[in-house]
Parts: sequence; structure tokens; C-alpha cells
Amino acid sequence: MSRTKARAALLQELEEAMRRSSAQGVLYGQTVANVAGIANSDLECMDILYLEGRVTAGRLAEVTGLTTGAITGVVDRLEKAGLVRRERDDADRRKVFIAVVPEAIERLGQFYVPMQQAMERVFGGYSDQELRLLLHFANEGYKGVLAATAALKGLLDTPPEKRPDLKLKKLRRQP
Amino acid sequence: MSRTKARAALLQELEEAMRRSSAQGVLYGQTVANVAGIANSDLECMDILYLEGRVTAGRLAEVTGLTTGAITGVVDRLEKAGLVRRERDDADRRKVFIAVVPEAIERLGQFYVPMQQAMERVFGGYSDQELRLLLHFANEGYKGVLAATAALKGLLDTPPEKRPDLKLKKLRRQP
DNA sequence: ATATATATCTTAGTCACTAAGATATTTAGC
DNA sequence: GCTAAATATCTTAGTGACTAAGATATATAT
Repeated sequence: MSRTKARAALLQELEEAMRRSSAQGVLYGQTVANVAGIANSDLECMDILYLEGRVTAGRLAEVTGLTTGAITGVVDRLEKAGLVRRERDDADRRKVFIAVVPEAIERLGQFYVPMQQAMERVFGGYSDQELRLLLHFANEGYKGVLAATAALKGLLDTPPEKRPDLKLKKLRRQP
Repeated sequence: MSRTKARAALLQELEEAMRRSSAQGVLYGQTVANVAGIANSDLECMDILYLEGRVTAGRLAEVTGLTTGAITGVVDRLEKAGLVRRERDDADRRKVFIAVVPEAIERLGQFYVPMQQAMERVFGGYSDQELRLLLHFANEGYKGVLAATAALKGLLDTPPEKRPDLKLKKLRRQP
């Protein structure tokens, strides 16, 4: 087998392995939502809040791709569950910041213990240098996926007659 | 900074980077569903079918965590869209295999082009040896997440009084 | 043969979502 | 300052995917 062919095969194998593990990751998130008794989108918003900190309702809509109306419902449920608090911005009183209630981290964190333990076990098999390579890859991968998402969203802004269409259901443009 | 402290910090950074890129990966999938005009679960089932090949309706329910009734709806929609075909098993006529229509791969594949290009760019920055490390990690990570998912599901089978409960909504046991 | 188990489908009801518009507040133009 | 346009969130009505429970059809076991 030629040198380039070997690499091409490696790349393909890598792509499938990434796809498989990523799909399983999605499933883990769904299982968390199911076990925690919380809707999938609600959990996704909690995740965004955990990563980005205190954000506005509009920002949640932007990141999740949901309408602002849907976010109102999400925040209503999360607030009722005591996981977040609405905090009106005094500087701009139209804005509503959503802040995670401190205990919420613990209450949800327990569901990620199996995942953390699994990852500790996996990471344990690598040297510091190898972990740095994985970290570099994770960061580069994040940037790549971010760019790919933006590129894909761009398709929605291209004229429909020039866009490939599956005719599965009516297309929706991002607000 | 001590040697072990450096590793602990590295591990934490790695965990967050993985979490972030994984969250963005979820978002890419949602964007695909949105752009393709297909429900999220329907796309997830297409992904499973792509990875596992021809599987039964029951297997789809098992993997996705949806009820068999919901899968009936998923397959109805996918079949109407011309993406899959129902094929009754002659050996056991209760079973219905779901098979992907060959063209469906192309029809959906186009939405993954931005992602593939992004990944090619990222992978391009690594040597064959480094890619083999990434492949190894992806495979180990998959096994880890699989185990973590199973462990988490196990929580549903523990008696409710011994289980941490968020009291967010009524819990549902997997069928 | 009968009972039990398995695999999918059907039905009724629930809940999260979108689209459109209402409300409240800020910013820009005159 | 006053009015118009822009922005941020919420409200309402309607839609569609989901669950739970049970129906149907086929297979397996006693």
C-alpha cells in the first residue's frame, strides 16, 4: 500500500471513529436529560450557561437556534425548577440575564460523574505530551466545527433555487 | 507548579475543551437537520442507519431511547421522504428492517461537506503518527462514553428513594 | 394446542416548538 | 425634548413529535 493511500485510509477510519464517538456523546446527553427528568433543550441551555456564564435570553436563542419565544419557555421551566434566575439588566432594562443558581451545578453535576470517570480512565492512558496533543486537537476541532456550522448556516441565506433541497419539510430561516 | 498539578490543570483544560467542541458538534447536527428540513430524531436515525447498516425498527428504538411508537413515526416520515425503505424479514415476519435508499447518502452527504472540509483542514496539520494517536483516542473515547451511558442508564433501575432526584418532571424508565 | 413472548403499529393525549404579534425599553433624527 | 425606528423579551394560537397503553400479527415454549 502506498504512503498516501495509507494516510487516506487512516483519515477515513478517523472520520468514522470521530463520528461514532460523537454520536455516542449526543446519546449521553440525551440520557442525562432523560434521567434528570429535564427536556433536552433545557439541558442544552444549562450547558451553554455553564460554559458561557451569565448570558441574555436572546443569546441563548442565538446559540441554540431556537426562537426567543421558545427560550421564554425554557427559562420558565428552568427557573421553576430552581436551576436559574432571571436578572434584569439595570443598564438596559429590556435585557434579561439568565444566571445559574450555584447549587444547580452540583444538582446536575452528579449526572456527569460516570462520564468524568470514564474520561479520567481514558486520559490516564496518555502521557502529558500526548494529552497536550489531544488538547490542541480539541481546540482546533472546535474552531473547525464552529466554522463549518457557520458555513452550513450560510446555505440558508442562498437563494432557494440555487440551494440543494430535500423537500422533506418547509425550510426555516434563522431569525 | 508541581508536576502533578500541571497534569491536573491539563486534564481540566482538556475536559472543558472536549465539552466545548462536543457541544458545538451537537449544534452542527441540529443545523444540518434545520437546513435539510428534517426533524432532529429523524436525522439521528439516518446517522445510526449509516453507521450500523440495515437495522430493525426495534433496534432504532433501543439506540435512540425513543418508544417503538415514535420510531414508527420516524420511519413513516423518512420513508415518505424517500430516504429509507421498510423491508419485512422473511425469516421472522414480525420484524421490519429499515434500509437506507442508496441515493439518500448523497442527498444528505452534501450537508456534511462543510464539516468534512473543516476536518480535513484540521487533520492536515498532523503527522500520520499523530493521527494514529487521535484514532486511538477516538476509539477509546467511544468505549468510555458507551460505558458511561450504560452506567447512567443504570441509575434509572435503582430504587427512586435511593436515586438523586431533581424533581423537574416525572421520570421515565427506558422501555 | 394453548399460552406466553416478541415486534411493530395505532390511538389519544401531552408538551415543546414556531410564527406572528404585543409590550416595554432604548436609540436616532429632527 | 419628541417622535419614529430598532431592539429584547414575552404572549398566544396552532402544529407536530413524543409517550403510554393497548391492538395486531407472528413466533416460541409447554
